[in-house]
Amino acid sequence: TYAYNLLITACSKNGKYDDATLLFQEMQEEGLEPDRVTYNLMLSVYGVMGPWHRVTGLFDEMENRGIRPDEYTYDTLISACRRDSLCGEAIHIFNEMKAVGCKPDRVTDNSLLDLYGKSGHGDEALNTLQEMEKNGYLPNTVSYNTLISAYGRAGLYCEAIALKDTMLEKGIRPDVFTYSSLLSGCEKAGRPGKAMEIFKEMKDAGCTPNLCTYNSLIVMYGKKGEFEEMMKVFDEFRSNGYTPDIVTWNAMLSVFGQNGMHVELSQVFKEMKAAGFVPNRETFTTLICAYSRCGSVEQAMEIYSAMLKSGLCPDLSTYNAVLTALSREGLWRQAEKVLIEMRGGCCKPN
RNA sequence: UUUCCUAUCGCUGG
Repeated sequence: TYAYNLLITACSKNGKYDDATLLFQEMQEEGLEPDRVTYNLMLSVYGVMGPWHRVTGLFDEMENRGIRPDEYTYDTLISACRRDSLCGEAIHIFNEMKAVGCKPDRVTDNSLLDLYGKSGHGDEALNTLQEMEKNGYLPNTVSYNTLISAYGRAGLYCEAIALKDTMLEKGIRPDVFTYSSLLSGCEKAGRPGKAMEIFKEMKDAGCTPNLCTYNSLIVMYGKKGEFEEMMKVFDEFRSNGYTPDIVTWNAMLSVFGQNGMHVELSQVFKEMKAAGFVPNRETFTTLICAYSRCGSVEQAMEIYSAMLKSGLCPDLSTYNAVLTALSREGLWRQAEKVLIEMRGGCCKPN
């Protein structure tokens, strides 16, 4: 069991969730009993894979086997609520946690903080922060970064920067998460100049940029239409020993789509595949939208077919991208068919 | 420290 737990941990850390699930089955076929750690691991895996009922199903199974949940279990469950913004569920779990004698700690609070931030409940997030201070759990780097991310998402980049300054005042060192989050926040708010200031501050503070940081910069330059600068970033991080990841590729596809650069778009997609990357759901959605913006519904729909053939399930964004692509060309009848398809699937049109 | 929390990519208007 210990060995399997190690293997499942490795798969989970590398995003190989299907492999983790297979290992979980395999160990039981071999007659090994999953323990609390195994269940905690798998709850986390199901949490990112969804759907939610799979998570609760596993939790029930765990209790039926007489394995008592611990703090890790509850923290994992609360964290899993983020996927579908299940704030009510999270509160419920939080209460159960206390009722069975597990003590919520700073990780629990940070998980709640993130859930509220990501689901647009800024007021609740601030309440949680105050609760933390009242309960003697001082906010740490993760707490601040979580809030900075929430502000950035809400377009409140000034507040985000102010919070970073608060960190400095309190002697909490901003890290690469802090700066990357701020970069993206400024970019989303349409303040690339501010973003560059942050990037400079980051380097002056001796904080080393990583792939996430570079990906943010690529998006920023791409949206500004500064492709030479964008490619410079691309080359720079490669020479620093980083390899583009799927986010980098998706970002470049998105940028060329937004600028209607059909040739470059196809070229980058080719390079991405040549580099051995398998398109994920976001890649497909990006491509559908990108080809449509380049004026090629045909290619957009080919991509959609390829996605279905690959076994990936379209989500709301995918369907909306397809609907947009068809509508741009006035293909109403096809669009209506997709809308029906959507209702038949797991997606409610918004 | 075999398990929990934070950053980077996708859909809509003009």
